[in-house]
Parts: sequence; structure tokens; C-alpha cells
Amino acid sequence: MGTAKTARERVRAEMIDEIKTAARRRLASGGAAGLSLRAVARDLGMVSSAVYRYFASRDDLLTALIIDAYDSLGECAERAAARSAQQPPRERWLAVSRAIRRWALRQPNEWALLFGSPVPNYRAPEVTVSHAARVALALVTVVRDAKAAGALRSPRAAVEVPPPVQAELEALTADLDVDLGPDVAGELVLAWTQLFGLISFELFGHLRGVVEHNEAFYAAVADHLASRVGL
Amino acid sequence: MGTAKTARERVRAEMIDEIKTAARRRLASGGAAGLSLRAVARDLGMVSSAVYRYFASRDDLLTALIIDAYDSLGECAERAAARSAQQPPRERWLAVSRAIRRWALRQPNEWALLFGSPVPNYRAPEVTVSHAARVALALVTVVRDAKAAGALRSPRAAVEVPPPVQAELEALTADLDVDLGPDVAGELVLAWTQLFGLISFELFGHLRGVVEHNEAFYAAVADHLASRVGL
DNA sequence: TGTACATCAGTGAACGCGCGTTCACTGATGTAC
DNA sequence: TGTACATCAGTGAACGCGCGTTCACTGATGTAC
Repeated sequence: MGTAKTARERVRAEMIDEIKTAARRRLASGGAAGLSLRAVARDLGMVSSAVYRYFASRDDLLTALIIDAYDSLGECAERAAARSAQQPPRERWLAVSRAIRRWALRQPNEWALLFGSPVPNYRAPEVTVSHAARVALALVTVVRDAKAAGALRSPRAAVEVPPPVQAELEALTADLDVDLGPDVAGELVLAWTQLFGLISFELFGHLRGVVEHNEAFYAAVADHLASRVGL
Repeated sequence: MGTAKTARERVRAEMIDEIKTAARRRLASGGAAGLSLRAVARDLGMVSSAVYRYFASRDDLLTALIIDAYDSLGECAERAAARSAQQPPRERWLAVSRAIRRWALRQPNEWALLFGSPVPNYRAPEVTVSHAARVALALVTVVRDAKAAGALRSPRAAVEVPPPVQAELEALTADLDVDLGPDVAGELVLAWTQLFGLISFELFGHLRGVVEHNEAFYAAVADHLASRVGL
């Protein structure tokens, strides 16, 4: 398995890639709701029914695109964390934050697919969850590494969450097997929603006329969040 | 004008309302991209071409829905601010924050229409901007009133934004004719994106398995943001 | 090395559906004298 | 108060388009002996 593929299998894998690439291009013009198997087939010069050799339905294709996008974003963040492994934690945090925004700017349609309105009449299957988690875990990794190196302050002005949420945050850190207190976990969730919310607002045009120096503003916010998290 | 409408004008206004109501219902099932004039006409028992007496095109109908939604959300926030006018500023801030989230939970599809992915092949006209601003201004009002009453601390741990952003924030407060420093303005923008980002994450399912006590978490965050803004 | 068979990719037609928009029209409701 | 006309809402058919999915099929590529 893996490398030992027959010629047919290799061709098939390439074809699947070509279909997904064409579909991603379509995503750009029509949005997720407008993604159509027929259009994709047309772009590839094949008949629409041929696509069914590779994807059982339109929704299956959509699922594949979503998983790919989560993976691409996750990988991008992980690479930023890996590349900056030797730098101080705060630099790493900024590097990962910047990488996430850059990814969003480079593929705004895929960002919208992941973080915009849910696609009507489509429910993402459970499989997507682990792929979705990768980006967030890249941020967590930076904090965990800092803690392991003894470079993590405990956050001062942490949000005071009520006991039930506290319990959820503890369960979360236990699940992920990271040794961070609920305070840090809470700040992490907050930082995560803040960064992603800011990117979505920028991409979806809500900052127009409010803040236009988006890169600088985002960097300032990311830097501030680093402090809050304890870096 | 205003009340002095002819019978025909009144009937016409009612018809427009009925169309918009039916369209809002459709929004729920199919999303913005799936909103169709024909479906709306069908729901109302009329022929599809009849709708063109009231809206010149599908996009015009969509624009009307967007403006209505912004106004509905804005009004909801303004009412919360007005109702709590006699309470301490921090309570008002929380009341407005809660009102925004409640509105989102009550009409998730309209929230998605406003803050989710941009509708493909649709560009919101300039008119929508002022309607969009109302919600945010409700939050600003609370802070401004607090300042007028001398109940506004200057934020301690404000995000340090670089000069160009600082200039933008000053221009913004000047535009809005509110006498808040760029520090408070920056914190306000941050609070705005944080609250709205959190709501979108909740609505779009990104908090599933992370934080499930959404109301409590949101309240804690809103409370924390009140402090940050200086309330 | 050569042949028989199985596997699979891709075709083309079809089913049944929905869409936005236009246009000439019928009738009802209002307005002016 | 009554009549002639203008305005407007709503009809029904049509144009030209796109969609997801199924199905029987052709041919090429692989596999087993």
C-alpha cells in the first residue's frame, strides 16, 4: 500500500485530484451552494455521469473538499509552528496566527466553505471533526511547548467562566492530553474565536470603513492575545 | 405621506410584507443562495411573474431582506440599550450583548445571511451600510453614555495598535462624533468582532465538543469585554 | 508469449425537476370630469 | 351621481437555461492461465 500502487490506481488518484482541483476553482466563482457536478465535469471535458466513477454524489465531493481544506489550513499552521520551533514562544504564536490569516486570504472561498454559513441541505459527516481540529491544535502546541520549556506565565486577567464551562474546559484539556489549566484553555478558546472572527469579518467585508489596515490590526491583536494566553 | 396612504398603497405595502415574510421562511430551508422568486410566489399562491410587480429582481428582494435583517438586529440591540438606560453601564453592555445573541439564535438564517459567507454573484449595494452599523452603534452608545456620566475608566491592557490603525480609529470616532479615545475605539472594535465571532462559531457548529454551555460562556466573555472597554 | 476473461473508465441519452425573466393579456380598482 | 379613461395587480405561456442522478452501452486496460 501507499507507494505500491498499480498504474490504474495511480491514474485514478490523479483523476480524483483533477476533479477536486476543478471543483475548488468552481467554488471560487459560485460558492459552495452553487458547486455543481455538471460544471466540474464540463471543465474537465468529460460527461457529467463520468464523475460518478469517483464520487458517489455531489455531497461526497463537497465533503472531500471540506476535509482537504481543513487539512490544508491545518498543515499550513503546523508548518508555521514547526518552522519557528527554535524561536521564542511569542514569535511562534505570531507566526502561526499570521499563517492562518495568510491562508484565508489566499483561498477566501475555502475559508468561507469552512467558516461561513453552513451549506444548505448538507450536513458535514463526523469524519471532518479531526481534520477541523488541526488548526486549533497548532496554536495549542505552541502554548504547550512553551509550558514544557517553563516559558508560560499563568494568565492574569483571564475571563472568569462559571463552573459548568470550567468543567468543560478541564474535560477538553484532558481529552487533548495537554497539561494546561482551565484558565489557559479558556483564553485559548477566546483567542481562537477572536482570530477567526476577525479574519471572517475582514474577508466578508464587515471591516470596510472601520479598519482597513487589516494586516497591522490583526498582528496587533494576535500579539495581544499571546500575552493573554500567557506567552 | 406616512399614514396618509391610499387604499391601493396600503394593500401594496402589505403585499410587499407578505412576500418578504415568505422569503424569510424560504431562507430558513434553503439558505440565501437557494432563495428563489418562484418558490416564494408558490408559497403565496401567486404566479412567479406577479412578484415582479413588487421586486425588480431576485437580487432586489435579497437586498430588502438584508436591510430588514440589519434593521431588526439593530432595533433589537437599541431596545436593549433603551430598556436598560437607568441601569449601571456594565449591566447595559451585558443586556445589549445578550440581546444580540438572542436575536441570532432566534433567526439563525438571517444571521447567516448577514454574517456568513457572502452570497455568490450578489454584491450588497451601498445603502445597506447604514443599516448594518446600527447594532455596533448600540454598543457604542452604552460606552458613550457611560463616558458622559463619568463612569468610564480608561482601558488598562488595551491592544497596542500601530500608528496607521491608530489614525483610522481616530477618524472613526470623529466620523461617529463620539468623544472616545482610540484606545477605547480599538477595544470596541475588538469586542465587536469577538462577540460576533463567538456567535457565528456557535451557530455554525464550531464550538461543538469544545464549549457547549454557550450562553454561560458568552455571558462571561461579554462581561470580560465590558471591563476591557472600560465599563 | 498468447489468449480468454474480468474489471473498470467514460459515453450519451434520458428522467424529472427547478430556475429568472419577459411579454401580451385580462380584470379589477381608482381618478377626472 | 354617473360615465370614460387610466392605472395597476395578477395570469399564463414561453424562452433558454441548469441541475443531480440513473442506466445500458462501448472500449480500453489489466489479470489468470
